[in-house]
Amino acid sequence: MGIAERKEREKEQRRSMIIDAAERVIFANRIDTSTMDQIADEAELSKGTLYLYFKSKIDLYLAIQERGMGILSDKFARVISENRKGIDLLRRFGEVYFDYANEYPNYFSAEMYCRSQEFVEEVLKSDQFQATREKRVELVAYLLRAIHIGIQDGSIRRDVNPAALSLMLYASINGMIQVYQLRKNAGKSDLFPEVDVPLDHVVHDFIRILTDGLHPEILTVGQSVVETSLI
Amino acid sequence: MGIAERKEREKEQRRSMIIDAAERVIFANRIDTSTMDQIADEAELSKGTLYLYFKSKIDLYLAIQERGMGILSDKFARVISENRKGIDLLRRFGEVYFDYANEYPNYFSAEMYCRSQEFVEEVLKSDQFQATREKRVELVAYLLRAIHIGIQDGSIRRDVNPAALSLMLYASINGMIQVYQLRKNAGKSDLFPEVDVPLDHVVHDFIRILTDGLHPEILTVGQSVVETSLI
Amino acid sequence: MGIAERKEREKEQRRSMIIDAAERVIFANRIDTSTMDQIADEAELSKGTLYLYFKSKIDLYLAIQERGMGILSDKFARVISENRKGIDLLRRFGEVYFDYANEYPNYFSAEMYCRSQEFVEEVLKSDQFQATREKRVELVAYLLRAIHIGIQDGSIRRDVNPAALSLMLYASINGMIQVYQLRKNAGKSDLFPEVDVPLDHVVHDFIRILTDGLHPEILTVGQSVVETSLI
Amino acid sequence: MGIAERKEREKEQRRSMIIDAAERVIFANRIDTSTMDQIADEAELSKGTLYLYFKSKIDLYLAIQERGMGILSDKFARVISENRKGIDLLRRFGEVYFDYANEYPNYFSAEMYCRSQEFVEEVLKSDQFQATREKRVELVAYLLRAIHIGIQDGSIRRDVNPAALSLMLYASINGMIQVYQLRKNAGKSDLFPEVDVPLDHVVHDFIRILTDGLHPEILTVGQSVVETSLI
DNA sequence: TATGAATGAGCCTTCATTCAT
DNA sequence: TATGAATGAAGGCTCATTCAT
Repeated sequence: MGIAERKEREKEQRRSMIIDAAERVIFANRIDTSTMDQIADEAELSKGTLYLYFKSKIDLYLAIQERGMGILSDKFARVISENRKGIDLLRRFGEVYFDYANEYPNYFSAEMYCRSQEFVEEVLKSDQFQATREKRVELVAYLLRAIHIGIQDGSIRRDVNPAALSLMLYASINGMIQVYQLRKNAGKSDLFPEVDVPLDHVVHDFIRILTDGLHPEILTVGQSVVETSLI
Repeated sequence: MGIAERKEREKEQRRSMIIDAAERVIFANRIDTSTMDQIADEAELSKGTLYLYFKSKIDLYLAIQERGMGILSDKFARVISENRKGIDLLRRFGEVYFDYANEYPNYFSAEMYCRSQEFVEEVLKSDQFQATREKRVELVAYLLRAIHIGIQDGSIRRDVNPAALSLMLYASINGMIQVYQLRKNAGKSDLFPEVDVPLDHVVHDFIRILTDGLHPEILTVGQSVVETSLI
Repeated sequence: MGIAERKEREKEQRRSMIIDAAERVIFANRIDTSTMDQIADEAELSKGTLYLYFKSKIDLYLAIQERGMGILSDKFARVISENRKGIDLLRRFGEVYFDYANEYPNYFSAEMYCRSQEFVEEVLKSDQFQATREKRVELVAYLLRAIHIGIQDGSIRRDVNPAALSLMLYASINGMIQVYQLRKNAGKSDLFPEVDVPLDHVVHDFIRILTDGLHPEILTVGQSVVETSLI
Repeated sequence: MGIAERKEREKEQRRSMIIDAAERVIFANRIDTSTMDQIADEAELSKGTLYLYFKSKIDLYLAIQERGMGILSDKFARVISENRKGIDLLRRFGEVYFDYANEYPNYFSAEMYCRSQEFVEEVLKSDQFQATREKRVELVAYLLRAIHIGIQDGSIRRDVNPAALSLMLYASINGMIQVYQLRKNAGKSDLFPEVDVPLDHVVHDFIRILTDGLHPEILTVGQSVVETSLI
């Protein structure tokens, strides 16, 4: 049994080394132009061996993405332990997510890449993807926890559906980051060429405004708020 | 002279027919799996002819995307003429954008596709893209106009940078729509499996919350708002 | 008839303009990458019109080549009138040919291009090529004349076949020029990297050595010459 | 260890088989009309496999050309061992080169093809080309050796730059062979229709005359030789 | 477990030439 | 005479995946 364990451990190490190599390749180039050949070279393994550890290229990419999620998860864990008001936790999550995308743009890109039309179907079928369900749930759980805290401490409107709200935060900031990265890579020649404010300020302000919209008092202040359909 | 005009018209029609064919192919399959061969077949033209009207595949895709932008632009034009408060105009823009993505998911996808890492570089160099700059500016102009109206009629905080705000609206709703479409195509098996509320409600609520955050009174109500760095 | 003449003249002019345009295109780029589209654009004519004046692309190229031959022919005419010994005339022809290739590398290239395996078959069938037979004969005639002069004035061995000798001169110097141009374009990284002498010196020396070999006295000087099989 | 060697050997064999197939295709048709598809078919391999052994079409062609150079090199080696005077060695090299072009016209054509404007740039960048640098140097070395021998044994003028002379021999005979092959393929309809002497005689005579021009005594015999600028 | 040779379907683009108007 | 839209065949190259060893 000691042998089996050692083998298992070794296998895990080898797997990890492959992911290391894949990251080096992908981060040095671009995810969509990286090939299994390059990765095999970098890992100093044969291409066939890669397929012993990963069923497909997308599986390998998902493993990379998983690492990213792990990093993000750690950051979130630190936030939740900060003992703040719910609304402030949410803000922190937003900012931390943005920081993460800044610090590890390649992990973020990998995430987006796996979610593109081209791959999403295959991704959903992938074992690797199913295996990380737990990690994804964990990330959302942090958000949900903050929302519940906020509702209880009175810093967040009571009329929001927590699950829906967590999705909003994630999806909208995701959208912001995408534009942010597009800009960083492609210059401001794209949309909104008039925006001269540094984009990171804009992202922070966005988070601010969005969370401002979650203020409980807002209900009585703005008339237009009344129709809110959140359940 | 009549001849030149007729020729011009015919050329435009042929161009349009090619885009029609391309749309049929792309919308029936998926944009990333469609080939110039398929489009040529569908258009009942030779592949060479396609290149007579479009310099490259990406140029043809951009022409499709341009159509989408035209549709969206018309929708925006109708909104701006609705004579409402600025904040309500913004809401309407958000909702109309979402409706558009719902009604024409393929146009929305085309937009996203052209903006993916894979193509963005080529896109930016494309003549076709440069030619639509005006249309893109026009779309943003609608948003800016609404924001200015809102600032003047007191329905929107004075401390926002209009350009930055227009970007926020666009980018964040874009993010929402992406998740929305991902869900629609791929089931809820992805992120946020706990969200049971229909996603279109969530999008509407998101727009509501975000615009709530733009309320002028929010400044005096929520203490946490004070630090806002918007200029 | 005046009308017919004018028309004929105009047609010739238009033809000439097309060749002008083709030269501008070819000389600005490279002959093998130039297209009929580019030439039509440059000529401000439609592609179809090009085919009214030239049966094929290769015909157009042959017309360019013909111009080159005309220039060379003029240079040769000037040489033959110089009233020198036959051997010196031959030297001059060699040098003048080299000068020509230097002054008009593009004409030289056009000549080589038309003679490449790819086109030679088509070229031989071409009317245009047949039409220039006279010009080619004329060029050779200059060489032949110089050889005859040389044989008569005693500056050239009697045992040479004049036609064969003219071919030798042409072909061998051609070979020299090709290497010369290859070097000029591609650097000395190719063959003979050790040759540090400027290549134009080498060409001149080659001409010198070759013509030295035509000296009549050589027969008596070098024993090894005896076996010469020239008739 | 034995395994690695066997693998290596097998790989080399497979590579060789591909070159064989490429030769069959190219020699049966024409180098410029042959395609990778045809070669793959002939080799009974997939096109992808071809690219496993050759990075590009031009690389494959260069491998063919290398074979030709190998054959020529062997011929040259035999010549240099013949123990003759330097001048006679040079003659033999010229004749042997011509024989080679006659025996293996396709190798000669391949050489010319790779040196055409179209490809020369790509060729120079090619690894395959760099790899054969040694072989090319070797060929030239034979010529240089003969020249040095000739200078020492007094059969060749002392005033020649050996490197320059080797280039002359190569380039000029090359030019002769080109015309020779053009004639053989395309009939005498081209240049010099008056030359009735068999062209192979002409080539031999050319070699004779050229080498006669290298005779040491020529300096004192012909006055016109004095100005020679060879260093 | 590890190899790496082989696959093969796929894809965009070019361009000389034709022909109806 | 002039146009220019349409053709269509051709061609080099990529790369994730498989499988015999």
